[in-house]
Amino acid sequence: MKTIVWFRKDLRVHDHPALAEAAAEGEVLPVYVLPEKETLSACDWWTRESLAILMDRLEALGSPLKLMEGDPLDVFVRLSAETGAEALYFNGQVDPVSRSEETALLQEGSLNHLRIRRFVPDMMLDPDALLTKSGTPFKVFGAFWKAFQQQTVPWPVPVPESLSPWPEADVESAILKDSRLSSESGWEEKFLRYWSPGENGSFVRWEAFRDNGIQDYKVKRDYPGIDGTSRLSGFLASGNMSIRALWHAVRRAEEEGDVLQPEPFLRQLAWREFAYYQLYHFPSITDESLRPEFRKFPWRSDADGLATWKAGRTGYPLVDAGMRELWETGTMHNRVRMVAASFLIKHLLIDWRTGAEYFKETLADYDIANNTLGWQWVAGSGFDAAPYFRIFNPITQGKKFDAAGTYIRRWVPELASLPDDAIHEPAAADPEVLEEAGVILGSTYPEPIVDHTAARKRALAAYDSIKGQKG
DNA sequence: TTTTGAGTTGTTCGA
DNA sequence: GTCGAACAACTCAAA
Repeated sequence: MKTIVWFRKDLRVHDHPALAEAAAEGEVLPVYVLPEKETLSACDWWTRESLAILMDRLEALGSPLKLMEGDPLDVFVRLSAETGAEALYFNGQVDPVSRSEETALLQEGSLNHLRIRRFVPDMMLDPDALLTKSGTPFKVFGAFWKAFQQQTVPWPVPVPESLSPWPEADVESAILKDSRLSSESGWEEKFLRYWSPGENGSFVRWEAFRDNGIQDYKVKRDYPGIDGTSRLSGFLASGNMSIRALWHAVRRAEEEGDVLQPEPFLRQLAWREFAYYQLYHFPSITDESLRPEFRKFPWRSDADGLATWKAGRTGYPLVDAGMRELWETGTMHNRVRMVAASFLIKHLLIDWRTGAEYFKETLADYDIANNTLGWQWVAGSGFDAAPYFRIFNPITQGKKFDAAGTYIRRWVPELASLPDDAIHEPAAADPEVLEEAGVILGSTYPEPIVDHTAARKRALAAYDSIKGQKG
């Protein structure tokens, strides 16, 4: 069998069901289809770095990756005719756009000569097999997690020992130059300092976390000034690492006695699974609030407020630190993501979709399922959401989770000289303290763009206004 | 059908 | 400074 293997958000060779099956059956032509777009988002940078590495890996295994550009359907119609391919294999994706691409491929008449197979997506369990006793999808995490734990996560499939191409597959006209990858997106200069994308980089990062971090994960993950998270999100989002492989790696480390407390981390992996599961069963969640009453929510339009939030100049140090970390590194610590998102939604009353859209462009670890669930959770518009009256106080959150101001000093250097007890609320600091630290409010660092207490009251009133409504 | 228990990550206020 | 209650009901899922 001569099989085209279509790579998407599964940029690896380990635990790649489509690749493993194609390799077992015969010759393989690995293909990646770049979309035609002018502006590259932060996660496009990660994708392109990963592709360069995947190319080397596939070449070493025997069949180099072909880079194509355009609409996948057109590409495969042309490519299969030129190369005489007999099959097209790929791992399924759960996001709605990718699923409609898959459906179009499966239905396209001119591809009828191809044997097209969709393999399992990057999930731990089959979302159709994990349902309530009445056969409906779980809507809340607690029940989902309970049912999840009764199941067994499948073992990863092995890396093919070698791949063989077929001669006609080497169609020069269909191949873009490798140089197409050397992106000048503007992101690389910053991001290369923080990340080593690619399959191998994911293993290196996992081992570091396993040996130093996962043990204290439960507590340390909440403190943005500490390196206490896995920092695996980008690798999982791009598919550099398989979620099933990671799950079993944690289990193996546990069995070998290297990890005594794996549950808190495994539970977070289950949250990722739950986000994919919800997106699979409720594809409209990327665009619509799940709770109908939110369609009447009195969102404000506030271009200045939005721009200030994006720029990290809200006058709330923890929020500003988070937004600047995002711009600089393409990620944001989870706790700070919640506070920054909450600030946009509740303090500024800006629609959660506006925030989600900005994260889509700027997150190197952008994952549509996780991002959607996170924003809906903070907004309170999801099935399993934060109560409306839970409005983060960015000052209190700073004092609680960044007491020594480590994180704020790193990302908001103009406040670095302030003492710990002033750094979370410069606007309330003694003028002498400010002067000594070289801080001039409204000049070197902004005054708060909204008053917390007033904004809190306004948010509670807005939420009160949709209570009990049906949408 | 009805009942029951539970629900990722908080804040504020008053004793 | 510490601690418990109030904040609000509603939905989900299983018994």
